[in-house]
Amino acid sequence: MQGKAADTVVVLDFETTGLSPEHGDRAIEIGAVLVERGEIAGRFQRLMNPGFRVSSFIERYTGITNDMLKGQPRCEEVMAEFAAFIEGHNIVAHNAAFDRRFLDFELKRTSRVYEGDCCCSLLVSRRIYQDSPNHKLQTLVSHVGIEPVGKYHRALADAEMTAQLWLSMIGRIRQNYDISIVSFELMQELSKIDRLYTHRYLVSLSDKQRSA
DNA sequence: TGCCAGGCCCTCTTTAGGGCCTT
Repeated sequence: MQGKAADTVVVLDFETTGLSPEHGDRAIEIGAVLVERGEIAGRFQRLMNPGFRVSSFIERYTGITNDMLKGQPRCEEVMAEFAAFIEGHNIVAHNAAFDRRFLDFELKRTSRVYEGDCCCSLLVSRRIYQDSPNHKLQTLVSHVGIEPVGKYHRALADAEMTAQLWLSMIGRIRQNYDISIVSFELMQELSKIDRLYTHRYLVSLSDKQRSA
């Protein structure tokens, strides 16, 4: 596999006012970690004011209250700063389709476009940790034995734990299949293949690398 | 105030339905 190694990425997580930017929901917090060569090399965390009150459900779910959002910068201001943080990096998120929709929506409001590639840790985890009771971030953190960081449903904490999950999946592939360099493209491919084909796919890749 | 989405994945499937995930 050619391309960038999968252990150099930006792992991100949005907290939002709801599930759908197409229905008026906005981002209220972005958290992200820059992972370089398997280690956390940078962090980004900002609250942002969506321009309206968030629901009591979201206040309870995230712990981010309307009082906390008072006086915070608008989304456009934060996203301009965040665009610089992710520039030149591939991104990873847990259930990435959700975060990608908000990323694209919020960047578009600042006339920006993210041009890198994206991979979903949830989809990869369904293949690598097939024995996990479910594939919620919190369950996987416990299943894999990752040390929890901060509070769940806060953006930076979730991004840090997703990053640890991502690295643990890379480590498992390296160790179990003797694949020396796990590329971002390999992780993307894994997220798309038939779940039941995972083992055969990785054995075949390992054999190919050995004979090359 | 209350409501909203979308893609994956499984199965009692494929001319479909519903749970899983994210907030």
